[in-house]
Order: sequence, then structure tokens, then C-alpha cells
Amino acid sequence: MKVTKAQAQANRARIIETASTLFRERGYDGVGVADLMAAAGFTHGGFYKHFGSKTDLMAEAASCGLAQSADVAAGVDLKDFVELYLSREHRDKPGDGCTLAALCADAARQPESVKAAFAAGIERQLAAPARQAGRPVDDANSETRARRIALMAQTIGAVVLSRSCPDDAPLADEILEVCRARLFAQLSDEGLI
Amino acid sequence: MKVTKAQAQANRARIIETASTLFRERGYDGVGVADLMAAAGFTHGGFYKHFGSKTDLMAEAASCGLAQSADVAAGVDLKDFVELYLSREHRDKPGDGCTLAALCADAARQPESVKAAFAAGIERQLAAPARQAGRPVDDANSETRARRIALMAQTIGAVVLSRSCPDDAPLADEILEVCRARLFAQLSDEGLI
DNA sequence: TGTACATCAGTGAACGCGCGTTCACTGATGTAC
DNA sequence: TGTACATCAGTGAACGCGCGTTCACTGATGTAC
Repeated sequence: MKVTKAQAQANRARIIETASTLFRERGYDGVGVADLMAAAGFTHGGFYKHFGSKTDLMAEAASCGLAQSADVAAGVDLKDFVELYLSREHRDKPGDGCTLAALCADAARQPESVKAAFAAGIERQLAAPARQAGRPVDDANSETRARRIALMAQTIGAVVLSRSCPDDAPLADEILEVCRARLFAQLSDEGLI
Repeated sequence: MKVTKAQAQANRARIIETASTLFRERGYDGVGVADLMAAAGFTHGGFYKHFGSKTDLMAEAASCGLAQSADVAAGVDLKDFVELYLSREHRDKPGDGCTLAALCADAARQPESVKAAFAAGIERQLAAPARQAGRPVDDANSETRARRIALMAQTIGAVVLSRSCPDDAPLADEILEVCRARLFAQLSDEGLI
């Protein structure tokens, strides 16, 4: 049964958003085309009316997820961002969380189209970082860019490392707490929070 | 054809080491039992004489790889460690590199046995960190432990993030360079290098 | 030390299963007149 | 505006393929006497 052009476009968007969440939860290899289409409310056969391949969808879902993450980050204060990013909630719910933290290691083994989406997503997040409370976002000179890159690496590293520990391991919480405390101290020294 | 007890033990060790490298290169889902046994010089049928399941091998290979990484780290100066860890060589050769950087995101989606191996590997590396040039390794009080955890998160985050970019992307190199420079500055401020 | 037998690491065919992808089909939508 | 036809999003069966795992078999090793 055919469907309105507008409906088809909305369905396509729903598939991408569903995929974005499922990929973050289970990784690219952990989600099958049939799984994903069922989760979005369709049968698997229609998939190839929207996408050329699973890889194509991976790239689109990555762009979508990375754009969402960047928008969320740009809307909160720097201090709140660090607090949220390094929280247990974020660690325990990758499906609702940062696409970079959930999938950048998977992306490393994917075709260039997926990696290109990640590079673009990283640039996007560098261009629209979290706000510093009560201050305008500082200008994008090379020093602030470097600071943002380092912040990204520190936060992602902490979350990824914490997620690799068993759920009930004290080490998993310790990693988050230690990194959060040190980041606060560092940002405070730099006069950024 | 049966084989000497000593030979069988050596073969088992070879399978684990081969797996450790292949898993780091391609991820857990990217390496099949048959692939792996062939790379170690055997046919796939014998696999289950050594291991109960692929998951069991994943845990053993993780322990093996993490122990090796920790031993390497403990043998170099802190400054050299950072230099090597954040080098293009390390980024481009995950099979020869740090198991944490290559697989900790994969580990997050594996059974508890694998995650337990990772937590133990992290503890091991925290207990035997890189040396500070010309100085004894500092005592393991809570401040130095925190510093080591933060260093781990920063270095792993930088490598994982860099690997998610296309091979020829300037951003991939920029991430490594920026994080290296900032880490040097930070460790120098702390009087550690 | 020599002989007979049990063990078991390694082989390679076979298993069921789930994967990504293809295909003939359906029928409401969109279009041409 | 009304009619006839082409389009194409979505369906569900089917495809070949590679996966993890099992199994009967082999034959040198290890052991009991």
C-alpha cells in the first residue's frame, strides 16, 4: 500500500531516529535491518526503498545523532554539561546519550562515509560548545579550539572507560567521579566556570 | 593427531595472542572463530578443545592484552608514554596497541566476564603506571590514583576520537597533537615530567 | 625396557540460525487528460 | 471536476552466505602393566 509523500518522508525520519538510538545501545553490528525496521514499526522489506544499504543508514543515523548531541550541548552551561555528561545516568543510558561516546570506537572500523559523518559531527560540536554561565561563548581562536578538543577527549574517555567495567563495579563510578572533580578544578582554574 | 601436552599449551597461548591482536584490529564482532583459528595456523574445529565459547576467549584475550599493555606502560617514562600513546603510529595500528583504546567501547556491550577482565586490566594499569623520568614512582595515595585515572581517560579519549575520523582527515591528527601538547603542559605544571 | 591400550588435540564436514539483500506483489497516491 | 493509468512505499517470502557450535574420526602421546 502506497503512502503520502509527506508520510513516507516522516517514516524515513523515524527509521533514522530509531536506528540512531538502537545503534548507540547495541553498536552497529548489534542491530539488524529487520530488528530496526520492526522497532520503527515496519517490515524489513521496505528498508531498501529508503536506503541503499545498511552502511548508508549508519552514516545518516550518525549525522542525525551527532547533530542532536551538538544541539543539546550548545543549550546548556559548561558546568552542567560536564555534570550531565559524566553522570551515571548518561553512562547507563547510551541510547539517549552522546553518539560520540557510544559509537566513535565502532566508527573507526566502518567505511569512510561513516567516519566522514563522525568528523563532521565533531567539527559541529567544536563550533557550538556548551555555554559558560553568564558569559558569551568565547571566540573561536586556536586556543579555545584546542581547549574544546581536549575537553571532548577527556569527557568521552571517561564515559567509554567507565562503561567497560561491570555494572556494579565501584571502579566504574570512581572513574566518573574522579574525572568530573578534576575537570571542575581545571575549568575553574582556567576561569571558565 | 594428538600433540604433546607442552605443545598443546603453547598452541593455546598462540590462539589467545592471535585473538588479542585480531580483536583489537577488527573488534569482537569482526573476527570469526574460523578466521582466528586459521590466523593462528589451525582449523576451526579444535577451538572448543581449548575454550568453552567465543566469549570465554574474548575474556582471556582481553586479560592477556591488558596485561601486556600494562607491562609496556610500566617500562617507559611518563613523557615517552604520552608521546607514544598519542602518536599516529599508535592510532593507525590498533592491533599492536593499547587494548583499552581499541576495545573498551566493545567491551561495554559484552557479558560480565569480559567487562570484569577490563576492570581488572584497568586496575592493573593504575597500579603500575609509567615512570617519571629519574624519579621513583610516587606512592599510591588517593591523589595520585585520581591523577592516573584522569590521565587514562584523556589519552584513551584522544585516541578513540582520532580513530573515528577518516584516515586522511586533518582533524584526526589535530586531535592527537592538541591533546599531546595540553597533556605535556599539564604534567609539566604538576611537576611530573 | 617393551607392549597394549586409553586419551585427547586437532581435522573437516555438517548443523541450525540470523544476517543483508532481492524480488514479485499490493494498493493507495499522484498525475495526465 | 472526473476518469484512467502510472508510480512507488510498504509487505513478506526467499536468496546465498557466514556465523558459532557440534560431531565422528584420526593418530601420536601418555600410561598401566
